[in-house]
Amino acid sequence: MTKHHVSLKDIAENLGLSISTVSRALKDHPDIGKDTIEKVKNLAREWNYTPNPLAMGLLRQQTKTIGVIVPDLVTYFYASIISGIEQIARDNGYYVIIKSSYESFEKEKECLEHLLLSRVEGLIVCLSQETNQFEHFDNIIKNEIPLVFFDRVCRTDEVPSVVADNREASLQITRHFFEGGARRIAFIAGPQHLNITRERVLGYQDGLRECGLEISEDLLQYINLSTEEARNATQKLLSLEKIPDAIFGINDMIAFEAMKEIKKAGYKIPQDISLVGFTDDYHATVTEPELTSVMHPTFEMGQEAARLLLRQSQEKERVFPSQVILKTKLIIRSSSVK
Amino acid sequence: MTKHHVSLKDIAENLGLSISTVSRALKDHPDIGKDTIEKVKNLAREWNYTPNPLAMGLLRQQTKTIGVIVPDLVTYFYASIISGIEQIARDNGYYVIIKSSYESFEKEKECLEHLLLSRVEGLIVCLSQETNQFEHFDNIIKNEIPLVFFDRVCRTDEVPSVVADNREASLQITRHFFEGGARRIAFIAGPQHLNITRERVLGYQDGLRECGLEISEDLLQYINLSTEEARNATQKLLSLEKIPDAIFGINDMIAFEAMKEIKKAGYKIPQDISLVGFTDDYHATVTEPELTSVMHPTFEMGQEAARLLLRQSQEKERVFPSQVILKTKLIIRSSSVK
DNA sequence: CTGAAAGCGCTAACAT
DNA sequence: ATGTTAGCGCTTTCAG
Repeated sequence: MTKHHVSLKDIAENLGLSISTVSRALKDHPDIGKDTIEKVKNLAREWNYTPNPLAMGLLRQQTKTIGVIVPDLVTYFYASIISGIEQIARDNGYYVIIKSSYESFEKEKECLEHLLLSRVEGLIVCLSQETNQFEHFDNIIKNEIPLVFFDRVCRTDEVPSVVADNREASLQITRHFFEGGARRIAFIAGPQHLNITRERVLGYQDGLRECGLEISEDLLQYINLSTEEARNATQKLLSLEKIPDAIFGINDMIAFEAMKEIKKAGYKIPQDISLVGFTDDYHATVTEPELTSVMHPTFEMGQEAARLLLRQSQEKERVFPSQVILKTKLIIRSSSVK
Repeated sequence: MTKHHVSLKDIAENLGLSISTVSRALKDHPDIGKDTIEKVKNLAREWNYTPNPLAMGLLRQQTKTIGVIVPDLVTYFYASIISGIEQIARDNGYYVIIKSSYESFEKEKECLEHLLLSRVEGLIVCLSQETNQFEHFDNIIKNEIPLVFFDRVCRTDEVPSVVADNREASLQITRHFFEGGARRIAFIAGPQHLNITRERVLGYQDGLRECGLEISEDLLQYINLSTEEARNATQKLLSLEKIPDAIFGINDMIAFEAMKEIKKAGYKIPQDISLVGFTDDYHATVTEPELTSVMHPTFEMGQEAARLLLRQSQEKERVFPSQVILKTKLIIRSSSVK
C-alpha cells in the first residue's frame, strides 16, 4: 500500500541517462558534466530520492546494525544505558535493535539467535539474572562477531566489558555506615553467580574487615532480584535476634522494598536502621526519607559499551579484551544520616 | 572482520548444484528429489546457513521494520509502551527501531526523517511536548505510510490513534477528591496544546461542575512537564491566599515533585492536602504516603498501537481512522484518603 | 564525459 | 528433477 520509492533507475529513465551516470552525478563525480549533475540533483530533490538502504547493505555486505540485549526494558537503569548506546550508534551511522531477555536465560538465548538472523554487526549484552552458563556465546566469539558485555558480565578474558567499580563502591558504603555508627551492617545481594553480586560482596567484606567488624552469615542475603524476595529478605533480617542497624540493597528497587518493610515493622530510618541503595534512580529522591544511593553512570556506561563495540569492528586484529571500569559516587541523603 | 556468511551459492558450489535447486530444496519444493533435499539441508545445517535478510528485503521490497518515536526513553511509561509494541511486532515478524525526540520538536522532525531513510513500513508516534504544529506528518500521510499516534495525538480525523479515557479518568479523580471532603481542588496540567492536557482539564472541570464547585483560574496551572516547573507550580498553589485542599498532577512525576514541595512547606498529606497522580508508575508505592494514581494501561496501549499499525498495512483500502480509547482505573492509596 | 556489465543474495518464471 | 535467466537498487570496474 506504500507508494513506490523512487530509484536511480526512475531518474535515469526520465532524464534519458544511464543509471551509473545518475549514481555518479549524485556523488559529484569529477567525470560528470556540470549541467548533468545539476539536472540529476534537481530531479532527485524534486522526487525526494533517497538511497535504498537494503541495496546498499547488500552491496557492502553490512547491515549497520548493532543488537542490544538487556534484562528488562522498564527500569531507568537499562533505559538510560540504552540511550547512551543509541547516541554513539547514531553518531556513527549505526542502527540499534533492542531486545529484552526479561531476566530469563531461555529468552536470552532466543534474543541472541534472533539478532544473529538479523545479521547484526555486533552485540552489546547485559546477562539475565538466571544466566550462569555462557556457552551460548561460543558461536559469536568463534565467528569473531564483535561483542561487549556491560554490568553483568562473563568471559571477561575473551570479551571486552564495561562495569562499575562495584567493589570500591561497596567498600565506601560500608565505611559510610560505620562512620555513621552502624555496627551490624546487612547486605541484600543478588544471585551469587552474577559478577555484580560477587564484586559488591567483596567490597562489603573489605569494608567490614577494615572497620574491624565481624563478617556474619546472617547479615548477607542472596536473593533473586524481585520485589517479593526483597521483602522476604528484609523480614528475615528484621526477625534476627539482633537486627541490623544498617542495610545495603544491591539496587534501588531492593532498597525501596526494604524501606517499606522496615517502616511497616515500626522501625525508623535512619535512626534505627540506615539504608543505602545502588543505581541512583530519580526516584531515590521521592521516598521518605530520601534514599542514599550509589550514582551509577548509566548513560556513560552505554556510551562506553558502544564505543568498545565500534572499536572492535574497526580493528583488523583481534583486540585484547579490555575492561572499562567506571567510577561511581556515593550520593548521601537522609536515609543514612542520623 | 566478521567471517563471511554462507550463502546459497556456497552450498550450491559445494554440492555441484545450481543456486535455484538449493533454494527450492530448502523449501521442500515438490519438484526436488528426496536425496537432494536431504543433502542440501544437511550441509545448510552444518554450515549454519541463514537467509540474508537484506537480499530478501530487496527482493520483496520490504524492510519488515516499524519506527517508533517517543518523547523520552527513560520513564516507565514509554518503556512499558515500547514493550507492548515490541511484542506485537515480533509476533508478526517485524523489527522495531526506537527513537527519542527528547521532548523536542526539532528532534522529533529529525527522528521522522531518519526513520524514513531507513524505509520503515510504518510509524508509531507520541508527540513531543513542544509539538504544536503537525505539518511534518504531511508527507507520511500523503504517501500513505501507515501511521499511528498514541497518548499525545494529533490529526485524529486522518490518523488512527490510541488514547486513555483521559476525560473520564479526570472526572473520577475530581469526584474522589470531593467525596473525601476536598473543596478547593487544584490541577497541575501540561502544555495547553496537548490533547492529554485538554482532555484531562475537561474532565476536571466536568467534575467540578458536577460537584457544584467553582472553577477557579488560580487552581489550574499549565506547565511544561519538568521537575522544576512542577515544583514552581506547587509553590504557587501553596502561596495562594486560600491554598488548595487537593492537588491533581497530570502525571506521577509531577505528583512526586508536588509531594516534596508540600512536605517541605510543612503541610500534611492527605490531612491538609490530598494528592493524586496519573500513570501509576511502580514508584507510586515507594513514596510516603503512597500515591493514589490512575492506572494507565501502558503495555496494552503499545499493543493496540502496533495492532492498529499492522492492520493499516494489511488493508488494501484506506482504513477509516479509528481511535481506540483504553479504560483506566483509579488506584486509591493513602495520599488521598484521610 | 557517459554507458554497459557484473555482482551483492535471493526468488520465480521459464526453460530443458 | 534441475538449470538458466531476469530482476530487486546500487556501486564500480572496464569500455568507449
